[in-house]
Amino acid sequence: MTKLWLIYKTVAKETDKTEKKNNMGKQNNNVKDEKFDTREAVKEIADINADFPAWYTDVVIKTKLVDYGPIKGTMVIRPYGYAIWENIQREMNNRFKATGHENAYFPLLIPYSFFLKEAEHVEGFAPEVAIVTHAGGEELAEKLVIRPTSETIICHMYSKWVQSYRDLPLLINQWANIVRWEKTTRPFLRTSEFLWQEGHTLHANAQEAIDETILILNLYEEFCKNVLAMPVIAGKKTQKEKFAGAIDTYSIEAMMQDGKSLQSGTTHYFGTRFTEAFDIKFQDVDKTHKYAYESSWGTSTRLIGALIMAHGDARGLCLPPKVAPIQAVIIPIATHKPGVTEAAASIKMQLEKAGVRVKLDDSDERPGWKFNEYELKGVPLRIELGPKDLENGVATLSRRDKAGEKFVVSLDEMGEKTPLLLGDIHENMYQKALLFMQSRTETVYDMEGLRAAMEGGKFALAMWCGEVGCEDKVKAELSATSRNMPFDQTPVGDKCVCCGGKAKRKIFFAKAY
RNA sequence: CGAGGUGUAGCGCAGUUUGGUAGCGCGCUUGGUUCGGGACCAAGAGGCCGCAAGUUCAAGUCUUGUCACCUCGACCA
Repeated sequence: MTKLWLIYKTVAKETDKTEKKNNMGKQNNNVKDEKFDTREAVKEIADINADFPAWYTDVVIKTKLVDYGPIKGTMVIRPYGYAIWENIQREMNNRFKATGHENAYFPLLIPYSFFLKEAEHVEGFAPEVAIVTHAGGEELAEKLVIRPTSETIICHMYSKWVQSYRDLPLLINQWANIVRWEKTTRPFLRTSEFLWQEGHTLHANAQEAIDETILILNLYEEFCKNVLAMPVIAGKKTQKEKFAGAIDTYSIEAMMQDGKSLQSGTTHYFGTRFTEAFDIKFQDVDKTHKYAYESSWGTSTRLIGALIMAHGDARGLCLPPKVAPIQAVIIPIATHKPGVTEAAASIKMQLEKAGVRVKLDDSDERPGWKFNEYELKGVPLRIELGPKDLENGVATLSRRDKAGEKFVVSLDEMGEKTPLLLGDIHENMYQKALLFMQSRTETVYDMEGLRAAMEGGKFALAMWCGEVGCEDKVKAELSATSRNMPFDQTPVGDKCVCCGGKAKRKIFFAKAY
């Protein structure tokens, strides 16, 4: 049996001691958690409308992150949560394949020497890589990095695969797990291990690679809108915020209900930085050898976190129908009365025929308990069926996105109406989220305006001079960061929001997860 | 890594000040009555009180050490 020892390398950070002293008195506001009751927690969280709802653990993970010290904040996803991920995978794969991409798989362990080849990349990831030093009972001659991302190992393989311009473009995606030894973790948003997809493509020239970067960014944006019912802001990252090793990084940013921004997907243009480091050359039509141009892009299980925080409410999860593991749940009432069980089974068959993911819950629990249970789980549509309904030839329905409202649909129309309802629920959820984001986005012109926006939990659209010093200042004073620069660069002013100097770019600032 | 906090039943916690039979709520099991918004009655099961050493007639409680977790910073998809 192979034994692995993970060595956690930290980069010592110099700390300003006077600052520490100043902070010492400020820690008294830690209020101890009261008794944990799901209902209470949900209510409380809805009231303060801040931060990550507590019920996500109950519904999606059910346990805390693994309760074992040496592995920091890794994830356990229960079947219900994983089913959401599978739906995300399916929808995303459809889109990748429609745009000519293929799936492949590369190794988990990366030789340390590969990892060292691109300087900026190493510098960016060194603090958070886990390294295998022993295997097979012996110390390894060369250490192995557990992938924090796969650029290096994939480029190593690509260098063997690419010889001619006819081999390009090379459009490959990988579904995999990743380890990044984060200092602070948070379920789904930042875990030391997470699942993701990473696409790595090679192109014959810069423009094609840049086009790919933008193509996928647009794909992500469309995916968030049409699958997750979540509006996002797409744009280019500043040099300060870009990916380690990239020339340009783009992101989609989603607004959570506390007004914080969540980077939900990124795409990168690398130029020839990695292809030069890994010697990926091809012979072009003009007979000369050239380095290929590269892009990479990824989204992760963070998307599940985004869903939870963008759509959740006081009753719990609220899942968009496209990714909901159960799209409709049938709850029979008074099953001992004649006809109820049969009618429920018949509706189930109708819905399955119509392509709806449906569950019939005929367990012993009381109806009231089930109502709450499936609302907590975010099931978009609930179908109640009891003796009173049967008398009238209808079922009583309740939409998760308009919880509380009930309406009836005649039994023989269930098959055709349910898919329409699910579509409408998606649309309503998207509009709600869009309105929320628009209402919490503000254009600001100076630091005071920016400060007010940040303190009010808003996105701030501003002009910026392009200097990293101003980004640093905003971060230091307001603990907010630049999110991205939208493609629509129509100016909203001519002065930098921070220094008042000549503005060059339009940019979003927000507090971020 | 800096500051603060917490480890007691599956989950959430009380008990520690002042040492003296291991408790509560939820959940779980069995039986019954219920069933249109988280039911009720009755009976039950479940504990190396994080770990180790020490003080004591006696330690969940005091002392020392140790392991781990949480929150907030700094860092990051």
